[in-house]
Amino acid sequence: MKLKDQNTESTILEAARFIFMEKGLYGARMQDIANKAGINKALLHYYFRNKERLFDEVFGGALSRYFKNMDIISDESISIKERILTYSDRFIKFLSDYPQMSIFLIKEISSNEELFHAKVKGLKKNEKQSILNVLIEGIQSGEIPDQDPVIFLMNLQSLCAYPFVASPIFNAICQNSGIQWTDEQHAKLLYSVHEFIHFKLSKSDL
Amino acid sequence: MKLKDQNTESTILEAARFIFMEKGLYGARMQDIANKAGINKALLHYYFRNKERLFDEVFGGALSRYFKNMDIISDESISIKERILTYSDRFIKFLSDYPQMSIFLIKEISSNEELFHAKVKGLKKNEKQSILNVLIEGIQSGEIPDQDPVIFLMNLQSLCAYPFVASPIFNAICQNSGIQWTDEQHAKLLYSVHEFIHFKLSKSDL
DNA sequence: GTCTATAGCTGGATAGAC
DNA sequence: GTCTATCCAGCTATAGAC
Repeated sequence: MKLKDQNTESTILEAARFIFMEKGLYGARMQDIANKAGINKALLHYYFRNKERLFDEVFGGALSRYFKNMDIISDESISIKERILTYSDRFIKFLSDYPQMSIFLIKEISSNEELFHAKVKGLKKNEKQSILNVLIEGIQSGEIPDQDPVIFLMNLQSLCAYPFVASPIFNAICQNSGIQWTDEQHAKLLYSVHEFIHFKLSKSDL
Repeated sequence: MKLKDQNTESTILEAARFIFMEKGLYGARMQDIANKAGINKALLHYYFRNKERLFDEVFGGALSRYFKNMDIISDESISIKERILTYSDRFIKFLSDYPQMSIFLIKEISSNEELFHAKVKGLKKNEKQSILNVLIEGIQSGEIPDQDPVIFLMNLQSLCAYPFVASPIFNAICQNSGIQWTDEQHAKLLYSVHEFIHFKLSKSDL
């Protein structure tokens, strides 16, 4: 069986990723994707039978990138606090590379929860990859202070992801107050997340 | 000039709010809204010339509710820390009443930034209503500790809003780990936000 | 593999009866 | 004010030439 042209296929995928990220499944037009890829609509259907399948490729790719960031969590040779610090770095790095990813995932997850659950099941290698389980163990063993692990995880992900999700809002706020959003601010965001982790995970308050 | 039937109009608006919140401007179908309202499509066009106008009514209403929460910020008889605490309470209360609002606003803002800027300009009464300006003044006067006000505001809004925005993700996480999301958890979220405010706005660390 | 042309459907909008 | 019927644009998807 002859392989389909790898280059056209990946060009389409890249274009689709761009358009789907921007407009979501329903907002995106096959014509937009074809234009972006520099081909015609018919070819899209040749490579990916229909819009939904093309979307699934993009969505699956996004999810698997998302979960690759969690590897560090299961590395038991490192302290839990260090693992969480590294995770937050990677998470923010990931989001600054793909700033639309978070909002894209949320949009699509909420419009099709079953699909999401199925995909996640397939991508997670084991229970060790769950931050929540690591936190629970850490609290039980006394490595980190006693607290509600769900709330901590929620707070942590909020601090990392929301600035990207809500960037239009923050841009508006900054603009309104004549403040520029720079790379320096970005570094400060990272710093504030670390500060929070130290605040919540250190045994002796500093 | 005879008034249009108030009841049908508000029924439509309520249905439209529900559907638009769930699916956004492009995802929503006029047929869905008509069904939800228990009338037919033609009536939608009778009351609100077209889809865009109907959407604008809903969107404007959402924004004005959002900004009503900010009144407290300009009340100079209360300490800044108290104002921020109250603001976060109201913000979370607002979001638990309208859990879709935040994601709805973000979606629509990012798909039409100009419209958003125009609307905000109209709703904000004065510069005093800007949290950012209050923070800046507080830092200058020494009432709150020296820090980057934009980062603080971003952190604060992240902690409050992201749990609602990303509720599908958190539901999935909890489900995966066999944890139930209850009202008790909800109260804990509020507590963790207060803890953060105390951590960042108290002069003497406690 | 890639293209043009077009079939077929969906959904917003309108005409016109009541 | 409210309805049914219908028009028409825009979009996905496919047929078929090259």
